[in-house]
Amino acid sequence: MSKKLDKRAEVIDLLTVHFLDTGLSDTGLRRLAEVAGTSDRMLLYYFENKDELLAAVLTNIAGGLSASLTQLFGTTPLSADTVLEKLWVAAKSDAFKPHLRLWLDLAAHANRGDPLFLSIAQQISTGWINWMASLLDVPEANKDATAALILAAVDGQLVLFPGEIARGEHAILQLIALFRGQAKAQAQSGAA
Amino acid sequence: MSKKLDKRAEVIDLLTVHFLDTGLSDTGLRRLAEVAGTSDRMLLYYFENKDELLAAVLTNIAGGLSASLTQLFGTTPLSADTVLEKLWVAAKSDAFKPHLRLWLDLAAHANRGDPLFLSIAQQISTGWINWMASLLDVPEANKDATAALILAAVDGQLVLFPGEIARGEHAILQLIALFRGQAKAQAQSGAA
DNA sequence: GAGTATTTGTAGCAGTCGCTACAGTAATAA
DNA sequence: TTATTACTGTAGCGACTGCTACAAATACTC
Repeated sequence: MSKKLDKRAEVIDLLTVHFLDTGLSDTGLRRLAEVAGTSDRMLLYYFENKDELLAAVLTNIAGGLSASLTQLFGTTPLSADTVLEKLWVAAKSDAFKPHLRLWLDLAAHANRGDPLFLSIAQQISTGWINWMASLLDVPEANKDATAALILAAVDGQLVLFPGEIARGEHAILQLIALFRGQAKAQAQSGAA
Repeated sequence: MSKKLDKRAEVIDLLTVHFLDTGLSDTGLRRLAEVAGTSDRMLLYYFENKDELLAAVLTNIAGGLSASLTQLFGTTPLSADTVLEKLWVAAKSDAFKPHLRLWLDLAAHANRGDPLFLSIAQQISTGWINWMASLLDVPEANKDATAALILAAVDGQLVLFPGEIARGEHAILQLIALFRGQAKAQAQSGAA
């Protein structure tokens, strides 16, 4: 029984890489088997069916995400404009682009009504939002909204400028400026 | 020859509705034929191949979009916060949700590298941005960036909250507040 | 009405899909 | 050693994919 589970875990890891590389297309069992160095027959031995396989791999990705985010951003609270600035740099990097692309893929499938992808997409979304909300140095009442705004602004660039997210630079800079303007105004009113 | 073209146009219209309803899944030729009240054989008579069919329908959707947008928003310039407010109401409405969903579908396919969807997605994106930029009552230098920010914020909610875009309300309200704060600050500095 | 061009149905190809029946080998327990 | 269990290869099913060969029907021109 243990060899089965070991192999299963190994397959999940191999496919995690593959999914981040290629998204949710290219998910035929025979192709996945090739990537994982096994046969379609064996994939269906390790997993109940294809849905369970997808769920396992995507959940693994979702789980690994917060770790790498925390590593990148640390845990000290940051202002909204700083968080957005750092996130934008990350979004443009080769390391994080795959995650964003996959998230977009998931969201598209979820919006289409697929229940499997819907629950996983929601899980990943709340993961991002909670992580960012906890990182933000803004009033408690605004944390979730600010986190959602920042994340939406960044993903939105991926939707607006497919394949060339960097073209969203102007829009992001504008939002950063808006955050700074707000912070300044609040500092003044606080001083008054 | 004319009957062929007439039928072709009719098919495009029927499939336009279908694509807005169901997105880019459910695009098998036999299924599309059923929806269009014909046969797969005939679809490939009206169109060169499936790609040309998809391109024709999606282009038709892209073309119809600006018309309905102009109808909804008029042509008098509006402030950024007003545009966002109106767009958000529209985004939550049943009439526009299909367009957003389809756009998300397209963007996901485009980000995956599919050249057909990439060019169409870019066409639709620039359509949205240009239309909104021309509508915005903001300094020329900021128009595109503001338009992209507004659009990204709205689509982003679709990505963040699949199937329940309304949950992005807080984030949108926050951005509206940021726009208003900026306008106020500029009015003050202008008066000084 | 003959002859040509346009339009349409039938049938099927070669490929993919998720999945399974069956048989065989390898490891483990008695 | 025997019996049970875990593992894995082969082969294929039935349903689907985009697409096409072929032939028949229909419409149009002369």
